[in-house]
Amino acid sequence: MLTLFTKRVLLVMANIPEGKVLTYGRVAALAGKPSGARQVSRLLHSMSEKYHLPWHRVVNSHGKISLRPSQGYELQKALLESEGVEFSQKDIIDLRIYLWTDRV
DNA sequence: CCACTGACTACTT
DNA sequence: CAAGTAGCCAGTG
Repeated sequence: MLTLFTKRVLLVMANIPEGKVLTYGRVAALAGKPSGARQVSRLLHSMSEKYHLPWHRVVNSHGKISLRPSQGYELQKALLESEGVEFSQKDIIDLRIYLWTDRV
């Protein structure tokens, strides 16, 4: 039984354009729950595989990948770089450039 | 229904 | 800037 919030998260996820990223909090906000960041991460865990979502386009509020090395970190970074997202020396994404603002 | 987990975030030390 | 803490709430058993 999925909640409306969950369904909206799936919608938002599916609409992130290539080369752009969203923070967990931003996804949650767009889905209707500004404080639902943790739920987004929880959802990605259980839904990303079953709904083949572009989970790699979601990073934390600091513009960094939240996964730990050998837990998907390298994979996510590789996927983002292949879409044109650049990482700083400290593996930080410049959200001023790559954060998706939902505006076209 | 209760307890626990979690890829978060903002705030405080 | 790093580490700790409280609030957050859906999914799972």
